[in-house]
Amino acid sequence: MPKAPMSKEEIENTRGRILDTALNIIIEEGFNNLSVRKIASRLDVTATTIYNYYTNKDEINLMIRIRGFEKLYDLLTKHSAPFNDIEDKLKAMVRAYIEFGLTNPSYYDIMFNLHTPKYLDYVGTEIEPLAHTEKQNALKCLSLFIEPIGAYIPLKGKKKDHFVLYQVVKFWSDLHGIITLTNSRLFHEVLDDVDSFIKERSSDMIENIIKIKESFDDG
Amino acid sequence: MPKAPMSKEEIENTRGRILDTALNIIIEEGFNNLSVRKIASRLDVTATTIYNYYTNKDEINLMIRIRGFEKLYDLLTKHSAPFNDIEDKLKAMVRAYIEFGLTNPSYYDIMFNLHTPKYLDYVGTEIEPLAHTEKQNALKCLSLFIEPIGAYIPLKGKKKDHFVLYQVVKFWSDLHGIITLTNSRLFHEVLDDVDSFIKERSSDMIENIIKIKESFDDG
DNA sequence: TTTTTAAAATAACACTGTTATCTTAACGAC
DNA sequence: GTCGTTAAGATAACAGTGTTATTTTAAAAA
Repeated sequence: MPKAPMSKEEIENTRGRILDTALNIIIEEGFNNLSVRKIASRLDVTATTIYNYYTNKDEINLMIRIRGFEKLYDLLTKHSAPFNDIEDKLKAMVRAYIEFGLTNPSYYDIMFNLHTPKYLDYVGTEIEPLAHTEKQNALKCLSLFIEPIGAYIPLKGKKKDHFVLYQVVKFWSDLHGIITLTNSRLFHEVLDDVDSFIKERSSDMIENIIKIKESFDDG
Repeated sequence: MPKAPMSKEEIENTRGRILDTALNIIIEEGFNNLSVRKIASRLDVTATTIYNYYTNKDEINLMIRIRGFEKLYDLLTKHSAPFNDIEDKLKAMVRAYIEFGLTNPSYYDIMFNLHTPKYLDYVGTEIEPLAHTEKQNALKCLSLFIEPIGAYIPLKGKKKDHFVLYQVVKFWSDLHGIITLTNSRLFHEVLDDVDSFIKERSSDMIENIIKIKESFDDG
């Protein structure tokens, strides 16, 4: 009789260890220095063994992105949960998003910045389902912004949907600009005090949406 | 007597042809598919020949960035020059910056988005002078925004300098967010009409600074 | 011990940037 | 025409990359 195959648990364990190792390499040496052989070497196996657990490097990248969005989701909810006031909630989420981007630059890059394939690029491939999961996780994070802003803005119907989406994407875009220019250290080539700028800019963002809400209240 | 060396003109010619080829490859196949061997192959020489004209691939990347900043500078000045009104000038520059980022995604990436080495990383190396040139070209583009905004905001002294720099970096950061999320196609995963969003967001940016100016005028 | 088979390893392919070494070719002097 | 000199380019190699076809290893039961 043949050798018994690994249990699903054991396989998941090994897959997890591969992912952890990949993440450590990315954090220690940067995304550009991640290689399949390096992962394998740290686990004391050969590179080909990795391919028994992941179909290719893209799948590893996708898994890292999925983890990243889970991490971001948790951070956003944890930071905003203690507050009831919508303005406080939004402030907390802005802080949380920036904190995530600045303290996890490797995650942020692979999630939002690197020109990795997008969901549509995986349609019809072996890892399309995984790419779908990743996109859903990303959209869950976006919906965390849509909800409070939707409750905040006193509009109704189609006009409201458009307006809320616009405000959410604006938030996202502004935060993205801040994070990527900080992480790329381009801000540091121009600003003496990057931290102060980020604080000032975040306050501005909140003030801005408060003013918009007030203008609606006034009519 | 030895063979006569190439004239400076001939060398510059070859360097130029190498750079053009590199750019064509980047535009046709993306930055990730640029390789020294590919440049050489298109020029019907071997890869080592390239190293007679550039010390390494980093130097080629730096040259591309320098060209990119020249291109951006020209575009910004050309678009804003026809206008005398500062608000019109700013509008034109915002449009020009976005146009540059969206129609030259390869340039934009290598200038602002990829984690390529920065000036400080080249200090003490063979190509430090080139890196210095690149930084100067970049700062020239920034100063194109500082000038009109400085003339626009009725403040004086240190307070003014800080305020103007803040507004300029805010403009840059906001535009950067828009461009990178468009080029990475992440906007397309969330928005039905990306173009409309960009138009709406750019108008917002201009309206915002107009309001700020008005609040200064009112006192 | 033999058979079956899952898991891992070997060897290879086609790439990458880069360097030490070698060849080619142009030139003026003899 | 041959010589040394030297610049430009080519060859071959090194260490690295993702990936795959093939082979080995090892476990488990008959």
